[in-house]
Amino acid sequence: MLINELAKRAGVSTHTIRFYERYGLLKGRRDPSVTSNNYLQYDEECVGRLELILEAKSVGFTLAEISEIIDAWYGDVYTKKQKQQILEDKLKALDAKIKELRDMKRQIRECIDEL
Amino acid sequence: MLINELAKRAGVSTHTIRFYERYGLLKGRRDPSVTSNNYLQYDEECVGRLELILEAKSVGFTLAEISEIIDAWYGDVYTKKQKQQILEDKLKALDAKIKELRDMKRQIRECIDEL
DNA sequence: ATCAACAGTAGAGTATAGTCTATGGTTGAT
DNA sequence: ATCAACCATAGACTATACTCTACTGTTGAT
Repeated sequence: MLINELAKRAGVSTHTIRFYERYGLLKGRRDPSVTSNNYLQYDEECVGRLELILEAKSVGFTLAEISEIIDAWYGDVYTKKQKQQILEDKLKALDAKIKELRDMKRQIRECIDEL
Repeated sequence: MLINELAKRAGVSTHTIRFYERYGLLKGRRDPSVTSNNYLQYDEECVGRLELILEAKSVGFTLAEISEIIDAWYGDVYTKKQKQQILEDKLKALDAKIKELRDMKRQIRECIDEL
């Protein structure tokens, strides 16, 4: 699929996709059989990646962190053990965030009770 | 206390405190009996506010949202009912965030299992 | 053939949340 | 008296994550 379709499927702008591509989070590839243009093609893996990026962003990971997660998941620069380690670390980070959220909830609930 | 002490107690820089002050999240006041300088004084409520700001920030609220929370909690522009509503809304937002975090955890756990 | 709608690159602009620098006045210990 | 350590304001600078603009080329329907 082309960038417009990917954008629609993920619910982001083509600008954002190009930004992520420049950042290295996403990679379309050209069809060598097509010579009349230089349009980039995106497959289902790209949709998955993009969804992962958006979900990770929404829980507070930065693009730099997401880049790590993606390398761990899709890349081949890390060994299986390293990949596992990176993902375990992110799980820990998520648990810490959940704890903070709960603390915040407790604090706000106290505020409400005091009103 | 003066800005330096507040900064140390909250673990942020004086720059940050001044930034929050300009933003309207925090407010020191001058002691009218002191005329030789224009140093701002901060009390325990400021410490509490600052801690609330940092906690809210860490769970992903923007300064604009935190501003709302603070107005609801410390301010007098809202009625009790409005204050409660604002805080209830923030609770809902927190629940939504927690849900997203759990989804993300599940996704990462799946990645680990597949490795 | 033409024209809207799409594709590409490059680079400028924006919002958020700080962070730092310049400049100058104040305080307190020696 | 002096000097480091503090205080103030104003404004410039930075990082992150987009978002938009300018410009150009391609596609596909009429």
